Amino acid sequence: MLRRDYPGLDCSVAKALEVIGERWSLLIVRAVMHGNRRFGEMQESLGIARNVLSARLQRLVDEDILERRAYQENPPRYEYFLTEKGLDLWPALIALLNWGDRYSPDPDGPRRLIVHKECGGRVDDRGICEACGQVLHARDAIQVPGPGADKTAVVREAV
Amino acid sequence: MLRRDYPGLDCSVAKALEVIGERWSLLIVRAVMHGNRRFGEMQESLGIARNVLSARLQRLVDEDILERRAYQENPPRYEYFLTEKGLDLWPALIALLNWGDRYSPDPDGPRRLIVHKECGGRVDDRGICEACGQVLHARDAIQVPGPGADKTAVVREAV
DNA sequence: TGGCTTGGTTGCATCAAGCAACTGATCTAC
DNA sequence: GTAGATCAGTTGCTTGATGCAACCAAGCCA
Repeated sequence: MLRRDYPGLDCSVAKALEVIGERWSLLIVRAVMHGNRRFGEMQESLGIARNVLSARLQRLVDEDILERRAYQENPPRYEYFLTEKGLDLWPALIALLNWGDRYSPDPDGPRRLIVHKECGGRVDDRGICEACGQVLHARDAIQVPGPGADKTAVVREAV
Repeated sequence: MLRRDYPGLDCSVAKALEVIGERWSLLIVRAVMHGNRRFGEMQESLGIARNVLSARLQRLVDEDILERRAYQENPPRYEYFLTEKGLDLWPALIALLNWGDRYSPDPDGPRRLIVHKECGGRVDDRGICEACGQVLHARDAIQVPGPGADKTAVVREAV
């Protein structure tokens, strides 16, 4: 992305995209939701260039979407956590995830399913549990291996 | 964006972003939902470079998100319409729009509101009508001027 | 005849992304 | 105690997508 802003557009979608519309940004948020909190974990799981990951993390912290916490000193090492603002991106991620699943399906079915933590029901594109009808939030859902998963799949937080 | 794909990521969010994650793509979808169907309308309303708009429109047509229909011959002139696949991006756009509104609010309140066409209730970040509770789709909602609107605002389709 | 409208395409300059190598600190193995 | 590994970046270089402006083509308008 040459510029990250959309000058002259007084539109809330454009405002959102100025913050999380850059290449990799939303995937980093998803990776953190998924439990990847450290630089190396994210770099490996995403295959992103290290300088770009560094720049994106800084920006996401500046925008109060991620929070950086030291887990050791000497040498200083940090983990990244989602703020409330970051967690509130969950509906958008779920909508995109379901859209991707619907229109670019895996041959054997989805590799991962997002399910309601309490009742195990599948989560639809609105973040609503198809079993119990509850409107869910980021912390109400987990990711489990789907029909198309390989054996290495592991149960994780949602998204 | 240097490359538009995310090689090695078997993730539905990444698959979605490979299609609509490029700069401008989602804003073009929004512009078409908004009623901007012609090249010039989109170019002016978005302020996007013409070559980039041309490339994005072609890609969105190739991906079956937009459909190009001739509205005259000699010289051939086209309008762009959303397919079902394109309309199904509405929940993602609504989620982003509400997130943008919540965390980068306009000083006088939102300039535009998305409301349920039938009952006039506001649409929340899940695309659910706050008044009647109905789960809405793209064609169930319209956009109306909000408290922060200037006088030139016009009632349009949603998003 | 010349200008206007519409929907692009082409050429060029700039800046972001990808890659690989390097840094700097600490921990571990031998 | 020296070499190597780990972790979290930073730096330098190359490539290529983006923004901008100019141009093109075909009809219409007066």
